[in-house]
Amino acid sequence: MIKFYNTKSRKREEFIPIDEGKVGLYTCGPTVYDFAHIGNFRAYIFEDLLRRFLSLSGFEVYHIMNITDIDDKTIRRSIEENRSLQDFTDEYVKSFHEDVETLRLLPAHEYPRATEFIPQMLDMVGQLEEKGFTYTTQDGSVFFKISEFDNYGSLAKLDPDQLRSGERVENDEYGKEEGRDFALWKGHKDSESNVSWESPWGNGRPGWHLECSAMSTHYLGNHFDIHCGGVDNIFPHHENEIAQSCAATGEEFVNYWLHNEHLLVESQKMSKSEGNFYTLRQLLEMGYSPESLRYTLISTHYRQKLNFTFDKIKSSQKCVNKLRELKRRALLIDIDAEGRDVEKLSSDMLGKFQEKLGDDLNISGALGELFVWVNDIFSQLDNNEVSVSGAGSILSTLNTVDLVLCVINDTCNDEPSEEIDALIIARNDARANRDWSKADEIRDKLDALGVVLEDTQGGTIWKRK
RNA sequence: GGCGUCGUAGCCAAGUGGUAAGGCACCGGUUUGCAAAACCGCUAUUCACCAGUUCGAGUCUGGUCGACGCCUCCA
Repeated sequence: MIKFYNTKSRKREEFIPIDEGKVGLYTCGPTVYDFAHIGNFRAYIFEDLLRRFLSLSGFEVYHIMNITDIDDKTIRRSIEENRSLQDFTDEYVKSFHEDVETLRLLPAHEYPRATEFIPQMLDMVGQLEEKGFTYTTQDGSVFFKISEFDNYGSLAKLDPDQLRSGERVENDEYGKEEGRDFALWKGHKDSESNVSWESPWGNGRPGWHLECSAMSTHYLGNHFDIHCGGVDNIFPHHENEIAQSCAATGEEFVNYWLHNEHLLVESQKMSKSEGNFYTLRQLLEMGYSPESLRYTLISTHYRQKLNFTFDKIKSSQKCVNKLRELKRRALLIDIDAEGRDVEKLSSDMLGKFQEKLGDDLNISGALGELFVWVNDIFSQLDNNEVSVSGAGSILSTLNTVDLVLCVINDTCNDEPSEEIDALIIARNDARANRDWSKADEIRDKLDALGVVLEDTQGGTIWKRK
């Protein structure tokens, strides 16, 4: 049985898809006004884990991730840089896809961009207007009137009457009737340059919430299985999506809402003013490997705040190295030996591994099971108790685990380096001549480059620290 | 004011009534030219604190203290 914690009910619920064997998954993607930061990727990695686990469990997943290429920030920055909105956002869409590849996230099946869905959004505004959920203001904006929608606040567990008009409310910016109403369509403002589309309500541009309703239903139908995002999206974004979608279609919208907690950097909230704001690119430049970052982000339960520290990245690299070392050792087995039944140990472990993940993606529990097995196997390897077929079983087990973790196998391996190879050869020459001080000198040099050596029977290999 | 989350070893962390998984780090041993990696062994009488329920509580109930999030466009 697979269970997920559903924000809608605040409980773990058994997962039952609408169509047996298939899952419609919508995840809130990036707003492309800058490089994505490590906190953004926490969300995308959680979604990647979810998707990979569902696939491993035999579901056929159809995954849509939106790209917000029109909002206050994209408009403002493109104007600042004196570029067209499209030209400006294209750059960050491209970098986003590069980052997705670096972190080995499974690409979504579609990445719809808000600006490509203006007609569908306007259709939805039309439906809402027809049903009496909207009003227009003098500047040509269209608002959703939440007092017309009975269940408003059901996801965030907020009572609309209790909502405080906080400091963040720009109350009369668009002349709305009540502070809590939200914009479906925003009338054109001069400050937004030529960013504007025609509509039955005059020129303007879509409100933020509308794109996700329009694009998710376009690809997944009015009623689909899972919608994910960061906890900050629960309110107002997802609450508003529910209101719009259910009001427009008259149907149920999403069955399971899954939200990930935020990431802290060295126990502090990540912010530019604190100077602890890291993009993936910056961390790679600092010398951290993609797999260590992936492991760091994936190995803490998604509903737990993740305290992102450099110690944790180093610890993650060690864990990854250990798994890779096990694979390397298994590949070296070429003689038959009598030992305990690796096959059974492995299949038992995989069973528990999947069972833990099926419990609301309990990754810590799953990794616990994995490492109990890893230790057991290492011990058998050291005692020469693993046969050729046992080794095969170890390798296939690691491959299965890596379908989810995606940190062991090749594509994100360290790039070959002629410099490193040359130094290793020089050191081995020195060792052959029993010139230990020279050999150690070269090893120290490599250490300074973040490279650790291991002299094995099969030759010298290297890893990242 | 409203809604909600969390507090388990030096650090990370599993554990939804039965006597504390796992990872990193540390220490001792095997191994190694020395290392590294791996192995063997050691590392929480205790789960923020207090009270209660129970044969039995990290797990349930009440309270206290502490950290944090959301309450209109931030993953």
